[in-house]
Amino acid sequence: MIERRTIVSLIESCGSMRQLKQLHALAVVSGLARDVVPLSRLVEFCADPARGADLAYARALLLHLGRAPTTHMHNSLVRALSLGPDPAAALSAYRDMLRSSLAPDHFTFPFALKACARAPAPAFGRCVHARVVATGFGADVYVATALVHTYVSCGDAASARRLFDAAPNRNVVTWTTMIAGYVDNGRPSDAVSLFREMVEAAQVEPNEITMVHALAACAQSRDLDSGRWVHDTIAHLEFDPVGSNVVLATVLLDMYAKCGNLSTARVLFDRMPQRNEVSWNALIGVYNQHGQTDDVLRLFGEMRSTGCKPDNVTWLGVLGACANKGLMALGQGVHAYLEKTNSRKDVNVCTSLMDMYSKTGDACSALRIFHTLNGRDVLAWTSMIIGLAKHGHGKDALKLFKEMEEGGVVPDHITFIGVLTACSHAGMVEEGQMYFNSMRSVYGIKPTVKHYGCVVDLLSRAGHLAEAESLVRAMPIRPSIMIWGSILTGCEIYGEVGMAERIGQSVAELNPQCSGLYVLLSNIYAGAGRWHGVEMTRRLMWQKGLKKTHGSSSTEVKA
DNA sequence: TATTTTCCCC
Repeated sequence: MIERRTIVSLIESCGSMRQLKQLHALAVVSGLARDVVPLSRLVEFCADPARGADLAYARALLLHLGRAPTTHMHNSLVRALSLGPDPAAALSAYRDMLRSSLAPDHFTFPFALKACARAPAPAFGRCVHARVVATGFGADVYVATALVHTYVSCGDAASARRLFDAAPNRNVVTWTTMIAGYVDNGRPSDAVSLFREMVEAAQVEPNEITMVHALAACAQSRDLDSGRWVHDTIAHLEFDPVGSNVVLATVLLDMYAKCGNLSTARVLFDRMPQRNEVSWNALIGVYNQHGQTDDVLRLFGEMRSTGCKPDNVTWLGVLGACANKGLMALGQGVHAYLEKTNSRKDVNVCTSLMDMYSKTGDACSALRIFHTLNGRDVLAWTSMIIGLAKHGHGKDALKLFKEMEEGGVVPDHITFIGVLTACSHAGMVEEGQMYFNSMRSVYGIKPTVKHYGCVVDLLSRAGHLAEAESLVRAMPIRPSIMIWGSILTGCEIYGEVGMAERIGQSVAELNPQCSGLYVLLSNIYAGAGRWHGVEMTRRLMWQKGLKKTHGSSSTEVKA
């Protein structure tokens, strides 16, 4: 006969369903088949996809026990399913449990709520919530925390906060969950306030995970003052954030970098006793955002020489640098390397490759990758739409946009930049205006100054200059200098010197240091043979000490 | 209960 403790540990270290069935048989002959603990372990194993899940077997175990299944066993099933690839299955197991008139306990609810959080369906969350209220388990700190987590996962930070405030018992995890919830829902200043309250008023000591989220909040809101304060607070807890915890050090350096303090970020990075690929990626991302491509590539080289293996995010950074600096040869090299090593194609990496090819002038290669891509997301479609639009294939870009919609992928505000650019480059005025209007009416996307810029560009290129001007005057956002530039360029093309003069002068008054404006005006005068105007503009520039800025291009040319 | 992440008018 075998002991209960032995069979439990055998099940826990079991490697396959086949072995598990043997262990089940062993449990039966040992008279342990009705024992709650080994049975729960059996159920957990069957429901765990990482170990070759067999849910049918798990359910069969519960049905044919020869004894009534206990709450504990059902909990095991709910928990295992809540962690698997189909969390919704945990909810049906939870419902089975209620139907079999077993009483849920303080373990059941956190498992069921975990499933609700992973498969965000507010209706399910509210159902479980109602049952928690009815059974009085809301006083349990694990249940209360799981409820908060469920609501933030469903995007309802306000309800989460009400539950948080009403919870009779809160621990550091409850606080952390609420703080992280604010960050995930794009409310970083609420996250920082709550962290402040936690430290100053509630005097609950934050742990390392709380600190990570508090710093992430400061990074998200680019709030350096709060970031320094959080850093200070951490330091006062007799704790070395840089030396002892890679994750915390990484998010700390990322916070400084995102808040514009690149040098502190670098110092922290250099002081880290160990770094993982995420730390390298964070710094690479920072240099990319600052356009410091050389540093990106140097860092990438250092990363490899220290033996840290690049992951997909690393490749996004390197390819982004190639795209922005026109480094096609390097980009191709990365592509060749990825073809050899990364057999499974990551949609993000492919999008980055497409973008690199588009920006270095090879639209064909971009298209080739796009066509072989499975599971295209909005970024992949958008990247290709913009790529085509910029290469003068406006009609194809719009065709792609329609295809994307038919495929059920929802466009975002950047997709519309591509769509409007396509219309602009193809001279499709009416379509462009139609798409612009549909942004708000159909998709609920508020146009930004960039979208207005596209439409003004579209109207100006097509010679609808008066319409372009009235659109700019009616804009709810302050027009950028670039927008006026579009109109002036239109004036240049269509010889509207009078209009250019009127607009140019009023814009120059507001932006006296913008040299491009004077150059544009001077060109317009020259085009119309108004040499006096040219002379006047040049003199004006000279008086203001402005220099013509020279254009630069950074596309690599094959030797 | 944890960190990085690609699409943006010229």
